[in-house]
Amino acid sequence: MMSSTASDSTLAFASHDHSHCAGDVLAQAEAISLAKGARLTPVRRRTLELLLEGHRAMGAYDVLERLAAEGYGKQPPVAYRALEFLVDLGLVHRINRLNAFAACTHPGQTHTPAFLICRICHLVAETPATRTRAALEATAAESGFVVEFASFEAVGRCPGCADVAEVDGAGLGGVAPA
Amino acid sequence: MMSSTASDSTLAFASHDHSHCAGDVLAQAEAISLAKGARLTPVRRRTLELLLEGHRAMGAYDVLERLAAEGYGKQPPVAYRALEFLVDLGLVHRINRLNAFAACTHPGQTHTPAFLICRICHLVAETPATRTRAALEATAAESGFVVEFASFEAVGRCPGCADVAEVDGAGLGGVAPA
DNA sequence: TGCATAATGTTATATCATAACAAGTCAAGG
DNA sequence: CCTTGACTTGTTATGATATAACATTATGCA
Repeated sequence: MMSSTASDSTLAFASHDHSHCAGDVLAQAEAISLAKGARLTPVRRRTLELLLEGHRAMGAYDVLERLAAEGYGKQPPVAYRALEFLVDLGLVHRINRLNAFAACTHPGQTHTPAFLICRICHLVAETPATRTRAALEATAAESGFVVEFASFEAVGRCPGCADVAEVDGAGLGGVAPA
Repeated sequence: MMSSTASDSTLAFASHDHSHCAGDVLAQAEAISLAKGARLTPVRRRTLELLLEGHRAMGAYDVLERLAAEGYGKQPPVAYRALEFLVDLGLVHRINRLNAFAACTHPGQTHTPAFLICRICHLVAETPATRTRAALEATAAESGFVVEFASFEAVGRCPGCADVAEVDGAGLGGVAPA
């Protein structure tokens, strides 16, 4: 193989051996499911695979469409349930800003992720937000607030799209046009 | 008057002279609108007032219901348009996690806000996230990502609900029961 | 085998959001 | 004064996202 991952922090943007990347996660997913006594059934596994395909966030209905085309159920709960299962196991994250879901790129590790969403190419990278969370907790503590869950979502330009200078900025609400 | 604001950071949780707090913001809203050549019309102003009522996030349809009861239009665009106007002017923030909106508690100041959402009483406080954003930008920069917009949303317990120990945790998806 | 649990699939409906158009308001210039 | 153009408000209709409730099938274990 060649380049595996850019660094152990953020990887989605750098060119990398994606089959390896996805394979790793799937193997870990199996292990995590087993450990928690949960079953990574075909729909669930396939849903995770779909999300791993391109480091992009997918809406539940996009996932559903793919699943339906492959012979699984055709109704929303099919997708929502598989996604909920994966989110509960920490294998998938929900990106509120996009009403969409993205596969966790380093499951198992206890982490507080931040999401970097490229508004040009719609790639979504997950990066550790340990310091970010610490900063937020410190600020929150000043007013006596105890943080139990935090979400960090940034929209901007990824390395590959950095020079694209001024593109509309529309489509921010969307998920993935191509 | 007596206690105005707890500190200039996070205030919503501390008991404070709310009429003063809301009045201040409304006055600033007028000024900001004027400065930008925008018109703070009755619906828009009323929408802002509604959001200022209780340091809580309101869904668009909650706002709509109130507006409709007061003689304004009864259809969704009425609320969504007023909210969009206020968001564009920086007078209101959208809380993605809740699909809801909250009045900005310190408009005019250039700020990167973080939202502290109490899962018990549903109070929402806005606090400066300068350090949090700096931390996120630093992490993002490591992978060459340029942050253009960032959102920080934390769910947890506010000072008043800190001891409520273990309450369901459900209702996180909801907005404001009372 | 038979039972209990969990997973899958369905129908129906709730919730959140916007497109497209019609009618009213308002200020600036003729 | 009164026209005109931009803006605001209101409507109808529809799109997009998400879940409740229930029937059926699969799975694992006594």
